Amino acid sequence: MTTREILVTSALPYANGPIHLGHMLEHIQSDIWVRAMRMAGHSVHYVCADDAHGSAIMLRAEKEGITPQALIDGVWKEHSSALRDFGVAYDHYSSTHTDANRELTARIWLALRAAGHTESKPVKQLYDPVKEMFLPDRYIKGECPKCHSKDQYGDGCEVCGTAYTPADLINPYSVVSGATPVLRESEHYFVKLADFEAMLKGWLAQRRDAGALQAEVVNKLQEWFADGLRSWDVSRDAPYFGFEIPDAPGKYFYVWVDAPIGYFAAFKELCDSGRSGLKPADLERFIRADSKTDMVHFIGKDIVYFHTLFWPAMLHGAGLRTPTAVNVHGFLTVNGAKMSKSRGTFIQARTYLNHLDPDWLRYYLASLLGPTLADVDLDMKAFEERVNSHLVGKWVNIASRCAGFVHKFFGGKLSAQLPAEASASYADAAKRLSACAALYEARDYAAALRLIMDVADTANAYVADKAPWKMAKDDGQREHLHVVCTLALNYFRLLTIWLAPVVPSIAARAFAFLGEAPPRFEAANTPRLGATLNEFSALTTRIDPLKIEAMIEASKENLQAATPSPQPLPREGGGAKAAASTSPPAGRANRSEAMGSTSPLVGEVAARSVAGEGSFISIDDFARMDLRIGTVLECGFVEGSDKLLRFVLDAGELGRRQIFSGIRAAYAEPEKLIGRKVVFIANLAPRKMRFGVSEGMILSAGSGGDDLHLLDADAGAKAGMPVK
RNA sequence: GGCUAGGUAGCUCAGACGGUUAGAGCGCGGCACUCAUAAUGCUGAGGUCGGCGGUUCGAUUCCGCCUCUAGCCA
Repeated sequence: MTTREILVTSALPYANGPIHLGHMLEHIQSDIWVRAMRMAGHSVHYVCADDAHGSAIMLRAEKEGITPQALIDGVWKEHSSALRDFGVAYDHYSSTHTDANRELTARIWLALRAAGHTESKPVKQLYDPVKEMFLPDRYIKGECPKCHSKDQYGDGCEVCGTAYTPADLINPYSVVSGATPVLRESEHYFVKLADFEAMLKGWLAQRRDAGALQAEVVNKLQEWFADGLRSWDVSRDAPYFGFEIPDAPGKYFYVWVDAPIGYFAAFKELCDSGRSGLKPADLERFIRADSKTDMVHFIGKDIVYFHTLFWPAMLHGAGLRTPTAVNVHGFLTVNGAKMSKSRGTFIQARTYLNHLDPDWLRYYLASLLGPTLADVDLDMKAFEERVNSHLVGKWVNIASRCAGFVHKFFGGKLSAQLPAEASASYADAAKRLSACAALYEARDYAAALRLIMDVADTANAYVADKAPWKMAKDDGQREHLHVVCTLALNYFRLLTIWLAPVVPSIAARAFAFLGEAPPRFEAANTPRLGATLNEFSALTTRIDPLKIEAMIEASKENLQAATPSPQPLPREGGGAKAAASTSPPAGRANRSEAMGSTSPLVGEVAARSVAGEGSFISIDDFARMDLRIGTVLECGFVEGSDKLLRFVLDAGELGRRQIFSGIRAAYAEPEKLIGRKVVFIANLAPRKMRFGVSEGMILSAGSGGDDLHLLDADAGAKAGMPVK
């Protein structure tokens, strides 16, 4: 086998909402691929990042009274921890709002410009005269010109399905300010896609023939060539949260320009860090036009155009390598329908993790994932049945039913050798499963798992046939019993090796039981003999259906908690396609819902305490609360309020925080509080109040009213210290 | 509206370059076993392969229309 060097990416989640199970489909798919390729012996670098730019981020941060940076930092923490806890092992999880990305974006733009692939021309667009900004289509609402439904978005009517432009709306208004938009002209920058038509056609055909692009994807793209490729508008006018275009003050790169470049930027940071055996010079080795390395993207079917037209065109035009493969998957539905908040099937990654084992979902989704871009359905009943039957009943059961004998009669030791017949049986099973390497590489996980479970059936039938429990009663059968258990446990080990990319945590426990480090696929060719096993304990449990119910309930509660939060903002440029960069379950119905609160406290945790559901939280829930020590710099009454005190805290490395706290009844002399230390929540979503923005909450004990008592800290506690 | 993809057993999916009795897993019924997280083995029932037409000796598989679902339309 030739060892390949591969850079693997997943689409960048938008930093304006939580990671949900729709995202997880993609991250799990790519993570399994990465793990499988590594187990096959390839050198893989696996990166991702938050997509942090655009009008939606800017406006949302403004609404919450914080900087965009503060917003995306908070979301980044949530995203990266949720992915990590699902076992998605990125070598580096970055953000598009980094110096590395700014540099690379400028570099690619300047190269395109120097090669004559850019142009500029005036564009007329609706403008909000109150907010003083140009409005993306989704930020304009009005009456549908066809069916006259009220409050429809500027790009199409959700009632009758008609597509149109914002200028067609009757009585249009700005979602941001409510003002009537006016048409205004501004200079925009473009990439001349037509320059790349021949190159793209050739690239697509070649990638299709190499099996690196699905045929259905290429078919779909033919439409785009039918009318000839138009120039792509890549600039947005200030105010905009993003990177300013070089030599063009007040003009910013459209978020979709720097988003894919973020793949490179994340990899650059990884190279610069010196981790994973990389060094700074490796960046060029991977991205130059004649690179010998591979670059493989995993994306949802909604963002095919960006990755198979714009992205390769930009790269080629800038004299850089194009993607080796773009793997496209479908969307996730739950119980056969779009994810729905009211049905409790809009499930955030964190909500899932609070109730269920991530490997279970990884297994279930993998059992449905093939190389095509078909949608995938998470049917809760099927999920429960399949995990229980396959993982527990078939796979783990093999170890469970033999381990006892080995410990009882053979001191935990496997037989040192196998007779010819048993050896041949093992070799036969190993050979059958060796096909899994190619199936994993082709992303046909469903086929791989069918094969693996087929061998698991063989193993269980073998145990049933030999009936070791009968041999155990006969001292004369000891040696035979030892062989049966050794072969059965080697079947178990064989299955574990091939299942490891899908269920890494359970497999890690299984290897611990087998007394070996997680091996490569090739280790499956040789049975493990003579080794001493560790004590067997349940590697995973059956799914308790009550936990699924609890998860659904918790997801419903998310909705209740989120409802009073500010109007969610759609992402610029048509919401669905961008926001869905990691495939939400559906378009219209979810594009705004998906952007609920990013604050953990406004979300699930608060909801559950209100609902009184369960008296326990996980350590992760607690870890999400950023409790800090603050030193009171200022404290005084708030004019117009008889309950609030206004604090300004020295929060150490976090700077100064203004916090309004409703404890005036208990502290009638606020100036006396100056200088003392308090405990506050630093990552509570900022709240805009009539008197200003409150950036956290100060903790106090008591029942309320005048029975409130600030917490104190010992002398060693310094401002900004985390409280844990 | 245009385009793309899909509609195969209760559930999730394979498959058929048109050809004798359409497959798997799970679930369900029966039997067996008791080592195992009530797990496992054997066995059985269950499908007019979305609808209507056409081509053909013959179509679920090809063609057309319809319908339902999902997505895309820069």
